[in-house]
Amino acid sequence: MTVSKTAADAVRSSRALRKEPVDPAGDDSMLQLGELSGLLGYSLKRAQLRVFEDFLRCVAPLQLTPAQFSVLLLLDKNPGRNQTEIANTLGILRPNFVAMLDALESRDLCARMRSTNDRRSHILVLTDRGRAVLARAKKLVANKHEARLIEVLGPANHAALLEMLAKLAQEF
Amino acid sequence: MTVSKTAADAVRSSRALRKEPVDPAGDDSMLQLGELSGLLGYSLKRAQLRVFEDFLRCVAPLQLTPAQFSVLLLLDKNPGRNQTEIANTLGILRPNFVAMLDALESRDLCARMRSTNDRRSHILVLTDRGRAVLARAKKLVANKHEARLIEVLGPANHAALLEMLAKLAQEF
DNA sequence: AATAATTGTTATCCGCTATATCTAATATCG
DNA sequence: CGATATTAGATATAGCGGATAACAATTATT
Repeated sequence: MTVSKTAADAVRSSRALRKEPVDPAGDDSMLQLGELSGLLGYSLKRAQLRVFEDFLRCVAPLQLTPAQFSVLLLLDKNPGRNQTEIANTLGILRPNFVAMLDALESRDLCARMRSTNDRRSHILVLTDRGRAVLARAKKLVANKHEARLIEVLGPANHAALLEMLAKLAQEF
Repeated sequence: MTVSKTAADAVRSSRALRKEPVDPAGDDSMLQLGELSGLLGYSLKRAQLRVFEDFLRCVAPLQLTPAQFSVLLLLDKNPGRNQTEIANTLGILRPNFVAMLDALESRDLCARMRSTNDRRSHILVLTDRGRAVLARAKKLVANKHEARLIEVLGPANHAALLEMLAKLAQEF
């Protein structure tokens, strides 16, 4: 159950899906997607898989998944919070957040500290190593991952895309 | 292992995630997302979950998941294809496509027919019932699901979003 | 003080994804 | 032609993410 296996496999396994247009002069010509190409959900999922794939590649040296990166980011911006609060804002269910934290804590990226006010809850803190990894991850994400997205889409489109997705994630 | 359970559960379970902004005057105010809101992959995944959720709701009367709908669509637009071809263009691995087809076939929505040319492969065909369900599904998707998306985003934005997502799914 | 609610946790289940392997059937090639 | 390789579908299996129920410890409510 090495931590590295998780992120590394995610990079590797995603390759299987990438040959989807499949048919590099293979079978009998490309199939008709039909109204599938007009289905927003379909393109949304396809794009999301690609983007996550690229994220994993870009941040592979640090062995961080998108979910782990988001946790570190949130811990940094919101010190003094407990597991329930962090998990909730990320849309992670508390039971599933336990193993995630175990993995991060076992790598000495964050730590649980029993709260003095409420001895039920764990205050989550980034370790020094966690802060260092986060800083490196931020640079990789910005300079490799997000930069590539901006390059492909164009800066204006990239911004517009972000805005629309945020609207969908909220007002939908 | 009723088929209905699958799609019905998908609708129900998605509700758990929807209370993510969580904190309707609950704990201690909203947490800071920080650069998370600028991460395209993050918004992409969040939006995708919401859109799939809405898809499931809109098409719930027909008990079709997005993946099942995409299969029916593809079978309709590409008659005479076998399992490998359909699965490949949808990014589904052949082993995993078997159970999917079993479910659709058990509901009499499609059928496998041994090919006469190549007796290894199964030609996939929509049944009459499959065509009828697909027709109803298309209407629900267009008039309820996609219509709501267009309403929220605006027609021009919706089109631009589709275009950008398609570009990401291809050229990325 | 008794009861209810909350936090973290464990166990468990389901669905999607991935790999290896098997068989039947076909293709390739000496 | 016959031996070998390849392909299509299927099975088994493993892993991860997501979901629910239940429990102990603690805190809140009444």
